[in-house]
Amino acid sequence: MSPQPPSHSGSSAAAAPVPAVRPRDSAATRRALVDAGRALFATVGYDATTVRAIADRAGVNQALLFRYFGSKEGLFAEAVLDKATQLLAEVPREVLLERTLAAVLDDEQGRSAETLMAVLRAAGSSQVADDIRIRLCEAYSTAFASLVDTDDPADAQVRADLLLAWLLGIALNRSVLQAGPLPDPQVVTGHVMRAVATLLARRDR
Amino acid sequence: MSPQPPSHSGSSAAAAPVPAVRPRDSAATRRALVDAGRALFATVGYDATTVRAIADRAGVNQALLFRYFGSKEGLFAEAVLDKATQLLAEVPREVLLERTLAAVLDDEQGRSAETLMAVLRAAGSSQVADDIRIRLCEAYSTAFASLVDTDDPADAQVRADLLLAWLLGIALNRSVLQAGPLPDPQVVTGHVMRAVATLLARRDR
DNA sequence: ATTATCTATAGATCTATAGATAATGC
DNA sequence: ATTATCTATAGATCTATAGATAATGC
Repeated sequence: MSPQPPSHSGSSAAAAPVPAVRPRDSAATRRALVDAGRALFATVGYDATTVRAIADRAGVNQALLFRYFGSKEGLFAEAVLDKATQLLAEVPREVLLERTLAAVLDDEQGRSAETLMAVLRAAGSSQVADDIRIRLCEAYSTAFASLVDTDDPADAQVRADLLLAWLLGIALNRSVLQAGPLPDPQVVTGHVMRAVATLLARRDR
Repeated sequence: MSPQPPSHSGSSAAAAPVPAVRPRDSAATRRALVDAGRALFATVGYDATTVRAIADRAGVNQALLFRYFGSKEGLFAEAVLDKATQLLAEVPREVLLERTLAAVLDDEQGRSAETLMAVLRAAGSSQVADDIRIRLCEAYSTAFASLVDTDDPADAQVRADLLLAWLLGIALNRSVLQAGPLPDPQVVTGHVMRAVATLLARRDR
């Protein structure tokens, strides 16, 4: 929560409510950088996120980012690579839509969909991010395609892409626009699920 | 590119194939900068678009951008301000959805939805862009809200925002992702219109 | 002795400006 | 004389690196 700027370090037994001296811990430093990076990439975008801002937010020296991740792109990849496909891997297809929607809507300050936003907002700014985004979208799209009630695989893909586009649009609208009070997630979910049922349903000919 | 009137200067035209002695024309220069800027803002985003890239694409000197628009933000505003609300002002509400969707889908290389993309992709990078985006989204959302069949204005707003989010998601998916062959616009339009009918329809209770 | 962390800075941008140059209008 | 255009560069970034410093483990 509150990183400690290493000011005057006197004797070891300083009576501070929070640890005054951060112990040397490369694993914790890596985690702090990854978490700070993901949050910033999601909220302000890849380009606008500076390595110095990431380090400041993580409460560590800026040079450590390069020591542990080699580059800004390297940190980005580590920050999103596993998390991005996590929901997809954990959740059965039947509930993937609800769960993804919940992640997008229910977040406190967008924490749940942070990784998704980070990936989306880095589009075109980083080759690594583009690769990740393409793979992620394809995986989601394929999963959604299996939910479409049609005999035409190409048509299933088109509709699945439209569903994915909707989720992305909702996520972007929430995290970037953020105008006015947020509507009730249950109401939103109800509307989306109802319309999506139509989108995925078998077409009468 | 603009056609070249043979202005035929008396300078020693030894062997240059296309010296292209552009006549002095501040209006044309402004237009070229605005068009080049809009295209780049839309395709690579606000941050990644450098003023030098804009000037190069416009075929003019980089200093002229600042002479005519004061700053990168100034050029951005001029490039999108009028165009952004154009469709909204010209088209009656009943066909706004179809027309916007057509603009997003039918574009050759995304020309029609270029302004929209430029505005969206500058989110968070420029205060001017943020203001424009918020106003534009509100205007669209209000227009769509009038299409919702409900007695609850708040509910109409929620559904209209969802519709707008969908359009934004589709536009982003097309312009940024651009993976694989593009599906038939008519098929896409059919699916979207069908699902949107459900989204906007009166709910049975 | 190892290695996590910090200092200082190189090198490459990018936006913006000042002032020179040259083509137009009068 | 006016002004469109160009040259050159200031000033402020930003990513990344080299090497110093200091806390750990043996």
